[in-house]
Amino acid sequence: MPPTTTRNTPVIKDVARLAGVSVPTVSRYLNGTARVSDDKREKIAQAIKLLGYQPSFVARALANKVMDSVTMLTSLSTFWATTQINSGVESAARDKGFLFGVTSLDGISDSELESTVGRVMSANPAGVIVSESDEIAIQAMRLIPKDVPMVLVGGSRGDAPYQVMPSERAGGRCVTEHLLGLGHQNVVHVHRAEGPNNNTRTLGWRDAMAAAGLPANRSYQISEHLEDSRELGRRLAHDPSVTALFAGNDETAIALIRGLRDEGKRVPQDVSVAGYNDQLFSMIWEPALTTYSQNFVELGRAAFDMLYAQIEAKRAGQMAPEPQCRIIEGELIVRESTAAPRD
Amino acid sequence: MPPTTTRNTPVIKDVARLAGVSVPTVSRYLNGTARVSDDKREKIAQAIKLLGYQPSFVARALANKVMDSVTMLTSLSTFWATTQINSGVESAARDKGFLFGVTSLDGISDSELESTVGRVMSANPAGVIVSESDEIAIQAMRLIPKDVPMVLVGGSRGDAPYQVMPSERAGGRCVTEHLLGLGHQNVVHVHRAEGPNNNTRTLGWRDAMAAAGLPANRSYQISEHLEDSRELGRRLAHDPSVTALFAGNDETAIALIRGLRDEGKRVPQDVSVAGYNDQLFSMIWEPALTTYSQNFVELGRAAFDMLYAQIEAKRAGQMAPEPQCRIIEGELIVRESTAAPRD
DNA sequence: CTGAAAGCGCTTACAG
DNA sequence: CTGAAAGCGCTTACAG
Repeated sequence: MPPTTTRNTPVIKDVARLAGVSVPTVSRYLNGTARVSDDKREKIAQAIKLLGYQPSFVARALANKVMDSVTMLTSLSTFWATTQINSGVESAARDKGFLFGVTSLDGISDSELESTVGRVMSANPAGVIVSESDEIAIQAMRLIPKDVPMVLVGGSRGDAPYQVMPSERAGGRCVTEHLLGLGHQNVVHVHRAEGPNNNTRTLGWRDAMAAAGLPANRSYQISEHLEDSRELGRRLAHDPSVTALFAGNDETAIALIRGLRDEGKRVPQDVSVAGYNDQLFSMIWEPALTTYSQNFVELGRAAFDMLYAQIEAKRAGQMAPEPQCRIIEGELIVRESTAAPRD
Repeated sequence: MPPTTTRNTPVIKDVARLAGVSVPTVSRYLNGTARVSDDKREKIAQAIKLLGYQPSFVARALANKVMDSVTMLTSLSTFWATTQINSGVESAARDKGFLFGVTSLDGISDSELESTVGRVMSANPAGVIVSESDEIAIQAMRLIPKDVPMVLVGGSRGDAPYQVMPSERAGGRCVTEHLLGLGHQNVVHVHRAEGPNNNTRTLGWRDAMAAAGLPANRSYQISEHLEDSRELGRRLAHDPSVTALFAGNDETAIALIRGLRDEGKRVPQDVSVAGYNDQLFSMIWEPALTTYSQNFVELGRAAFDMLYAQIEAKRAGQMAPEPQCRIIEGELIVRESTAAPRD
């Protein structure tokens, strides 16, 4: 007969034995699922401490059909905003004792999408947060069973019952109005691909132009390769009607500035350039970048909070919270890269 | 009697029934754990497809004592390098069908560390990758049971049996030697806090100085707040002996440049400044930044690969792979921010 | 090659 | 308030 091998990690049975109670009683103690007499509580508490017991996530997940975890479905996973959002979700999840997972949708083909989402779901996450940055995220969202708590980050208002959105459109409008308010007769917009939703920075630009009675007829979509933006900046430098540029993000903004300067233009004297995101380097750039600051970490935390409310309600057997769409406001940061037109 | 409620997600029993075989047979088919006759294979395959069956991660994890997942233990979770590494690990993990989790150590006190790591372990990850950027990561590593596959990213050579390291020290030396090779008599080093290891950029700077017979006596540690670096740049501007600066990262580099210029210095004519990391904006900065490029995404992938080898060996009941330390090389990118001194 | 049985570590009715 | 029993969805010896 094999010697009883020393089990390294204690399990619930060990604490039950040590405390002199049954396993279900320990479980009840742990989950507050029923009253446990004070003396047993005491013993159990001691046993747990003594053993350094921690309940198994996976055994719980199997019994409960749900794991104490959130998983983030995302694309554009190396982009700045994405990483900040993830970080916010992770820290909020950790605070609640939830595990945090992420599976990115980058480079996934349509045919792989279903099995990818299926795999995520087969780990029984208590909830999932999908971060919308392109069409595939929206498709992924549709594959999530209706009964699992979910919140959508981004998207169009109404794309999902629970949403937290950055104020992209309002922000885009705000930046554009700042430029217009400075006296510019037109604002050219340069942006990377945007999500398929009605809350984009680009739409905000259109809003502002429309409100000013101006045609929103000059926008350029560029790639994420900064050289492309720089090249575009060079071209725009030769168009005297271009006096104000609103770039969809700070990186694009600085590349445009560089291109403008390659051709002898000065910023902001000859042309004003505003960015978006307020990345770390933006305040250091020369000239310091006028931009729109979004706290994406906070946005991630808000998304988790909204998810957690659903999870709790579901566990308590209560009705799901009211559908809601929370907007996280950002703020315009006016620095040196924008100014009134010269003449 | 309750009507048989329609089960939404199929389980292995459903597959077995539909295929007309026993549950263990399906399991063997799935895991290749034993021969299964061709006709049954066929039937099982069909049943799986028909049902859209995916094995439960958690049930497997409970039975196997191990989940098909990796979790990343990290600090400085919003820093650029960290996010890139995570992204690399995630994509490699996904390719192998592994779930990816991250729990950050930011803001965790020493007393919370044990329970935090304990919680991670109680989800039975197949392996964990710890990314060393400060002392707490090293402590966390020590709390991981010896029998769970682990790889350390960073650290000193020898800190763990399995390591993948960026060539930080060699890189730091390389950058410094570039500056020295240009003819500078001294290279001042400015860096943020670095991990407690012998592979830092700062040590590389010392190496180069020593090799050149120069005292490595001018270095400054600054915070992550770029204003601090800018302020330092202003101060250094007034010291004529400062002709070359090696900043520990690109963000610090551009802030230093900004500060230098605030006081009328030109880069690189008056002082050369090199950075480290080759972030997106570095090639766009004016002057384009000389820097050292590390592919952190690739480094993350390499870390997962090394982990996966351990996991596979363990599952196959084989001996663990030889301890190893893989260095991921980076490369010096010479651009415009460095030049020969004027004298 | 293949089933019946037992077990992974929990939780939840079911009876006291 | 508290045990004994059954079950969550798998896997792994154990016998054929």
